[in-house]
Amino acid sequence: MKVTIKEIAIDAGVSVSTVSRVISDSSKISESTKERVREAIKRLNYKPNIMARGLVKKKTAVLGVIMPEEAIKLFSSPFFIEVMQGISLKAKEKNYYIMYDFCKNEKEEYESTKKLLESGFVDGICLMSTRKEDKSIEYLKKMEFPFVVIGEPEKKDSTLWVDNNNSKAAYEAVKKVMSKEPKNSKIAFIGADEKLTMTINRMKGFQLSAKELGLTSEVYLGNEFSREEGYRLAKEIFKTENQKNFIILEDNLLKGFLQYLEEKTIFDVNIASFNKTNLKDIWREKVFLIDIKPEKLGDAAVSILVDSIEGKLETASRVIDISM
Amino acid sequence: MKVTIKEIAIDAGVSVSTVSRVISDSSKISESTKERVREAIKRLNYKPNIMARGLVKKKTAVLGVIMPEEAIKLFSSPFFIEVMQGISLKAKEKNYYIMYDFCKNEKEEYESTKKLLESGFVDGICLMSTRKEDKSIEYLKKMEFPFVVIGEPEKKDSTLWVDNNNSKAAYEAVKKVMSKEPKNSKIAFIGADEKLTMTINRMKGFQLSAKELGLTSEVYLGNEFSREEGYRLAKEIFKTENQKNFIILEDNLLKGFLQYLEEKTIFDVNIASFNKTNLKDIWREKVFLIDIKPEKLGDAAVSILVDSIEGKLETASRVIDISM
DNA sequence: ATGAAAGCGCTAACAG
DNA sequence: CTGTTAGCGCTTTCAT
Repeated sequence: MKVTIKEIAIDAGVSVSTVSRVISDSSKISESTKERVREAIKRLNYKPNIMARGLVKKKTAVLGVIMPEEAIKLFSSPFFIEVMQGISLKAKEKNYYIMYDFCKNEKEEYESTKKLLESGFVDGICLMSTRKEDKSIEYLKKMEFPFVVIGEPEKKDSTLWVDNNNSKAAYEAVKKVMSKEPKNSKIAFIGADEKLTMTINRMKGFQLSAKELGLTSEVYLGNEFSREEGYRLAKEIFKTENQKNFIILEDNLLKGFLQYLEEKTIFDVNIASFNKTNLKDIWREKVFLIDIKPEKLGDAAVSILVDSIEGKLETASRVIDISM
Repeated sequence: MKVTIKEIAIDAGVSVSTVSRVISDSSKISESTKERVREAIKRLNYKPNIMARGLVKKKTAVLGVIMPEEAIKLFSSPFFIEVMQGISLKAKEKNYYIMYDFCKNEKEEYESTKKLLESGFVDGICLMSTRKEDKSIEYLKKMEFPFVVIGEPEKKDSTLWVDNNNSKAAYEAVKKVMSKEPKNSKIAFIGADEKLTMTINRMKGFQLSAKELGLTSEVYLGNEFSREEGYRLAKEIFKTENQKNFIILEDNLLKGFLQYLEEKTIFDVNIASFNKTNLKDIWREKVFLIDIKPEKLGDAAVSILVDSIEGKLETASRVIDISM
């Protein structure tokens, strides 16, 4: 049988309320009894029962994480694993537990969110992605339940969110690419999914920067973030154009793109691409990789969420600077 | 304020215990009152408080999952995401919640396991990987706490585990490779990390099969599961040998291996490789991919664990058949 | 500075 | 079939 607060009380010769106070390190307990109680706790290896505590405090120290399967397909899964690592690590630091739930579609997401909230199991919820007219967000708002979303949401009013500063990163990526012996004054943006906020924001930064530098810019958008699309786009571009400078939105596109270049032995290019990934030696010099630091997103999300739960929210939503 | 069982009782004009019985669908409640109570539950949108229930039943309907960071690096992360999806899905089906915890090293794993168990938060624990002299396993055994481990453990006594039938899969992979117009009677195994049970088992199956077919077999083991090692091994092999038939342990090794072959335009090979991955068109014919179905591992792990928790364990440990 | 007692929301005997 | 009662293990007034 597990040891309870009562047994600690008996062992230390005090009341249960005293033990409880020692646990929360109340200032109105003498050091001597604190000492005694702590010793008993240690010796008997007492761990408070979280369920019991949760019941009375109406706090569980648990965060719920909603994972949309589609998003996992869309982004690369290393991205999500790293976000999750960030979440897990920060939660541990803040003494919170994490519950997660994979959802197959928007409906399931909404239901999981509701269920998690209504069961009283979690103190706050983190949505791993956001969509247009997100029902889960609307629900959480309506219930005034603490939540945070990863990725810039459609409506930003009273919604906590974290994201990379995609626009700035793309802006600087252009400068970076053009700073190293520019081959010519043309630059192209290789991406996919123009509905995605990430795509839109990176495109914005790209265009602004290109304009400032007086470059001729072009945008090529594929249908999805896949190697195949990267390959196809490269093929399309090099059929007619003579591009040299590229911003590539994501690593799958990049890989397909490079594959084409290799096959055609086109090495006279400058590329900046998002997400860290393994490059062959021949590309190390030509491709500048921008690490978007997924684990920082997870870290920041938990920070904000916990602050929100504990009512000490000076932090507004946070934009993670992608350092170069 | 959240609606409680008491309010349902009042609304339906019955006692709280009756409501409780209706919730658990007790056979000793008349259909008429069941009807009435269910109506009230629905109308007032009542959801049982899991904490309260957990406190009295000493069951939480929560499973803990320990994720070792090292393992994530070792295996490819899509593997883990898919295992997690399998876990999540099955847990949902069985009405369990999932808590997870990333651990940086063995010590942290052990501590997380202990903490999870002692806090009374979880009914069972799933270890996402196993090591030699695993302290967490020893602890869980000692505490007689329900747990399951993914991957074949060192000591199998009284330990529930799930794994692929790696040996059989490799056995059949060899037959498969040699069945399609074998180029010659030599076959090589490309792997890494001979300490890993997975490597050992696949190697066993490989060698048995090669022996049965009277093939000359060779084993090449790299230092890690990386593209670079795959490339290096290919280089090493084709410097001196004239191999045609290969079993490759994992997709990173495969990718590096193929890259070398492409560069040297060596296409006269037959390969079977583990894990599904995207292949270029040129390889579709030559490389046979064996899907190890990670989500099935997660699924089976939860099934076994829940059975074990609920005392209805006819299931022993389970080996997932890798279909070809 | 400490203890007694009430109660969080629920389930499970025990009674009838 | 249904109600009454006694906790589960903890925190938190309210006394002292």
